[in-house]
Order: sequence, then C-alpha cells, then structure tokens
Amino acid sequence: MSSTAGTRTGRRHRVRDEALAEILRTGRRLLVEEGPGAVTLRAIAREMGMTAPGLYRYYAGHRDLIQALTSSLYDELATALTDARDRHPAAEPGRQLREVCRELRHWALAHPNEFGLLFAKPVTDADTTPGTVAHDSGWRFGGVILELMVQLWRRGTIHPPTDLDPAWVRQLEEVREHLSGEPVPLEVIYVFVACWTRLYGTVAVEAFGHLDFALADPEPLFEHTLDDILTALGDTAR
Amino acid sequence: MSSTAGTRTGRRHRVRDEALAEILRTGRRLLVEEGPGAVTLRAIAREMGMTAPGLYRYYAGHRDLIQALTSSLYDELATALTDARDRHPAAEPGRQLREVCRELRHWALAHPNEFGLLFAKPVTDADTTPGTVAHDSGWRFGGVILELMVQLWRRGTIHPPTDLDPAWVRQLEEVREHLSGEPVPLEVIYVFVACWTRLYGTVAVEAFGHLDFALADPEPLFEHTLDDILTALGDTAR
DNA sequence: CCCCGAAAGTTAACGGTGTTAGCAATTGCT
DNA sequence: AGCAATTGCTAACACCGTTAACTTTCGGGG
Repeated sequence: MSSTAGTRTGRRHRVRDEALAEILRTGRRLLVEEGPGAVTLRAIAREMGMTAPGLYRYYAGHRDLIQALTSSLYDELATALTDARDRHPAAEPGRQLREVCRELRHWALAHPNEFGLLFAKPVTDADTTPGTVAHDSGWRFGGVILELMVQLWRRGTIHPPTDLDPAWVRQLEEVREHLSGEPVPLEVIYVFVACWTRLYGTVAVEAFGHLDFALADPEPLFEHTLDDILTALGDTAR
Repeated sequence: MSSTAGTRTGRRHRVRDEALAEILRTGRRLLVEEGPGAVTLRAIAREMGMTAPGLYRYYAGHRDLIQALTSSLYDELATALTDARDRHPAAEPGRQLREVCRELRHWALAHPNEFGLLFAKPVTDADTTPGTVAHDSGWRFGGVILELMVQLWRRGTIHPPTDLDPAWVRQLEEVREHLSGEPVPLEVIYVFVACWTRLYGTVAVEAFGHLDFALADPEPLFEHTLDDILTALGDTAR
C-alpha cells in the first residue's frame, strides 16, 4: 500500500488513461465528422472495436462522457487562445486581446460542432448539474480574456462605470473569489462580462448559422465589432 | 370537385387543423415541462391517447413536426414583440424599440426551452435544411425590429457608416429583396444586423445560462447594453 | 338514402439508442 | 502461485423514429 509510490498502480493507470483519452478522441471524431447526434456510446464503442457497456468502466454514462469531452474542448480552446496571444509576445495587451478574439472566431468557424457543444445550450439534452466540471475548464478559457482585460485596466485605459449596481457588487465579489492570483477590481469583471457577452453574440450568431440568411462573409462585421469593443476598452491602436 | 368552395371539405379540414394544432400544443407542453429531449413522437402520441405512427398522418416525421413547432414559436414571439410595441402606441420609435427589446429578453427568460429551440438550434440534432420554413416565420419576427429601425432612420438619427464594404452591398441587396414594402436603405440593414447580433448575444448568453457562474440578476447589464445600442442608433431619450 | 373511397388510426416489426445485471477472462500485485 | 481487482462480454429492458399492412371510421357524391 505504501511502497512503489512512484509507479503505484503505474501500468494500470497509464493504459487506463490512454483508454480514457481514446474514448474522447473517438467521440471528438464522431462529433466532427457526423455531428453532435452521432456521438453515441454504441458508436464510440463500435469505432473502438468494443461494446457499449464496456465504456461504463470508464465513464458513468453518456452524460459524463459528453461532459468530459466538453471539458477537453474548453481546454483545447483555451490553449488555442493563449497560443494566439503568445504569437505576439511583444505586443501591447490591446493588440493581444484583438488577436485572441480573432482566434476565438477562427476556432469557432473551424470547429462549428465543437463550438456548438460548448456554447449552444446548457447541454444538448436538458440536464446539467449547475456547477460542476464546466466551471474549471470554462474558467481556464475565460481567464485568458479576463487576464488581458486586467492588463489593459492596469494601463489605465479602461474607464468602467463607477456606479455599479449594489446587487452586482456582492455577486462580482463571488466571481473574484474564484479567480487565482491577485485580486481583480470589480469594475474590470463588470467590463469583462459586458465585453464577453458582446463577443459571444458576434461569434455565436455567425457560427450557429443565424447570419446565413443575410451574409456570406460576416468578417467585416466582426472586425467592426472588434474595433468597437476595443475602443470601449480604451484601446486606441488598431 | 368545384362546388361548395366555401365549405369545401369543410368539416374534414376543421377537425384536421384542430388535430395539427393539438399535436403542436402537446409538443409545446412537453418541451416546456420536460425539456427538448422529451418532445418525442411517441410521447406526444401517448399524451394524446394515440400511437406514434398515427402522427405520420399529420407530419412527415419528427423533423417536420419540430420544424412546425419552431415556426409556431417564431410566430408567437413575433406577436409578443408587436404587442409590446403596440402597448406604447404614441411613443417614439426609439422608446418602442426599447420596449420590444425588453420583451424579447422577457420572453426568452420566461420560455427558455422555446428560446433554445429557436436560437440555439442548427446544431443539437445535426439536421436542418438550410433555407426552409424558418425563413418566413423568422422574418416575421425579425421584421418587427427591422421595421422600427427603419422608422428611426427616417428620423435621421441613425448615422450608419457610409463606407460599406463592397462585398456587403451585393448581399445586403439580396436581403432587401426579401423584405416586403418600400425599399430599405442598405445602411439600415447593416445597422440592423449589427444591433441584432449584439441583442442576440446579450439575451442568449443569459437565457442559455452562460452567465449563471457570474450573475444571479443580469438585468442591469441588459439595460446598460440597451442604452448602448439605442445610443448607437442615435436615440437620446431614455 | 346508401355505398364507396379517402382519411385516420391501429398493430407488428426493424434498427437504433442508453443502461443494468451477471458472467468470464485477463492481469497486476503480493 | 494465487488472489483480487479490473476489464470486457452477452443478454435483456425500455425507450426512440420509421415503415408496412391492416382495420375502422365517416363525409359526400350518385
């Protein structure tokens, strides 16, 4: 029970983790190639050359599997965003934020099914326990954007409203507690939520195909909106 | 074949229409009470005291039924918006638009499942023929907002960008053709799309529960955004 | 008025789904 | 070497959409 702590259940864990990963990989492939309705326990098992009940050794059920897939996608998106940010290491935060937002749109358009799984509905099938896995990975994603906004705020360019609704303050404080690192001003969190809402709308409406009726190429609208957002954040550079 | 045009197949049609309506009513109830995953052919038939194959006399399949339900919900939403507008008949268009936007949010929050069906859809079940029924009813809904923006534009308050992207112009012209009544300036359509995108983001992010992590009561944020939108539309009154 | 044919609704069946129970086999650790 | 945990299987149940073939109902034209 005590010795061999380093390799403790070493091989077991390794092969198990690989199985967990392969399940997610297969589910992801089905999601991409055949849409959200195709990511099914039986289909995943079939692809992997096993049977559906076997998957229950790895995930408690379909819901849990989807949730794990969701988490991994949040992580992938977060990585894509940080990569985009670090592709311009010397740039000022405004420019970096711009690139991050562009990367969000790019990722959404390149992976519409994945984006839909993350942001379309609370869940495809009506049920999510309110505060669970999505929290952690979701924050790792949102944190990338929030962090850049904090940097912008440090430069004194953001001028958030000073008259925050009292009801908000209590809630924003709760959000702040969830964040690691140095405390973030409440006003910045307010600005973050407002800007994120706007960014979400712009990207989602396009990725969900709700603009197909009007525009074949909504990029100009996106860039215009991006200008607007960054202007609101006090970023003058373009 | 020719005579009795007024009551032509009179009773038949009436009872059939009532059946069509009852199916939609039942599906709606299941959607509301048990979520989107519960609106099922068999469940609807069960609720109505019949069997699933019987429904095929009324709808070609599950997809068609959902599409019909979607259309009826678009109509209901459009009616709710026009009602909200007409509740302030003497108000200037800016005020009316404000009330319409508020009603949109109110409706979305009061009917989250319905809202999800209308606006989170293209994904969920992998299949929607791109340009079909949703067009008509969808426009009846969007037209309410567009119409008010046209009125605002007539007052000369909207100052849209004069340098429209050339690629846009062709597409916006197509949109304009879909609209009945007098021709709408392309710039107004541009502003409509931009504002609708923003409005959608604000309402959807809240209705889909993506703000639960941060705010219990996002109404102040919504009102702030609404102010912003209407200011952008040149409406000074509050 | 009656009868016919269209419309409505039924049962049976096929293939798909998530999920559970129980059993067999592999395999790492002591 | 043997124990026990882990893994995967088959069988089964309850759902789902959809089709085929049959029966019943009933409005309207002769």
